Amino acid sequence: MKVRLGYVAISKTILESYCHTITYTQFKKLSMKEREQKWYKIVKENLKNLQKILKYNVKNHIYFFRISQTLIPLATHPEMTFDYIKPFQKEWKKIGSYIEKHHLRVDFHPDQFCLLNSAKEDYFPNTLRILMYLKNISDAMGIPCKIILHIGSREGGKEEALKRFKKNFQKVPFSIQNRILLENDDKSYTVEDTLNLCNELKVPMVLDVLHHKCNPSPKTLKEYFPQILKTWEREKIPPKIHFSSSLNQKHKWYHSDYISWKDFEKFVSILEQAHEDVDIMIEAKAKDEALLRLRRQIHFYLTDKKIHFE
DNA sequence: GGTCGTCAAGGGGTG
DNA sequence: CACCCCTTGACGACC
Repeated sequence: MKVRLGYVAISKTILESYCHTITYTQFKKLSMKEREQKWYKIVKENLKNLQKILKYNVKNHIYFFRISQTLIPLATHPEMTFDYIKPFQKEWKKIGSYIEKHHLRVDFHPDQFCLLNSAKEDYFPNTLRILMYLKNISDAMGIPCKIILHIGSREGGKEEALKRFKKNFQKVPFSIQNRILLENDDKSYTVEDTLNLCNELKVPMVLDVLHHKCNPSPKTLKEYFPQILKTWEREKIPPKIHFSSSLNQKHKWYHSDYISWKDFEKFVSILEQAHEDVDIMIEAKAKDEALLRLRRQIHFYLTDKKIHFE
């Protein structure tokens, strides 16, 4: 059994800053000519940085990565008219073929505004716009990237909110539906809630280990784990897990800079139940540095090598 | 060169 | 209903 480790959005080692961006308020202050110049410059820069990061990842044997949603600034703003695909066709293709050549797994995890079950009915088009954006850039790269979502709101009670989710999920085009993965969250929907919905909708479930700790289910993780893996049986890619450590007792849900070895060691005993490969996304503020440190600890402490970590 | 308020958007909790 | 917090990092205005 093989486990690939991945990280989120930015390499701290090779880049100082995150995806460059601009807010709509600032954008609007510019003349048409300036808007175009500024926006194109940012997009070019971000795409160049993405290529840099992917290269760095391959060099360091990291084959799993989450692309930041802010890769293309303002792409999902309703007033935005600039085309983010055609003028950058060459870059998209280049990135896509690099991902393919090195068998990288990349995915997306949009922020809280990508919400399928809002009680505000007119909010749905906004969510759809975000999903379309992610699909468009996946298509431009030629890579079937998955999109990780939370179930979302529980306004009107969980039962009502789940109904809204199912109703709106059916309204999402099939070409996007089949990219969606659902993750348990730290406040509302537990592992059990998410697992039930995933089984009903035949959607693979992403287990977030820290969220389960903050927002526990009636049974233990060990008991749910085989069922979670089972939601992936129709997929060609390995199940995905999110792993992080809490900053402190008071802010349990808040990510710390690095992964606590104790936390990870505990999870390895659960992981050993799996008979198939698994990909684990390390969510830590120190990003790739946290991944590399964890990997060193794995090689140092885990001597019986039942699992091959990459 | 450093600091601090701002950012398109929703949800949830409080009083 | 009003208000604040959640959480994120970059940007830009200001000193």
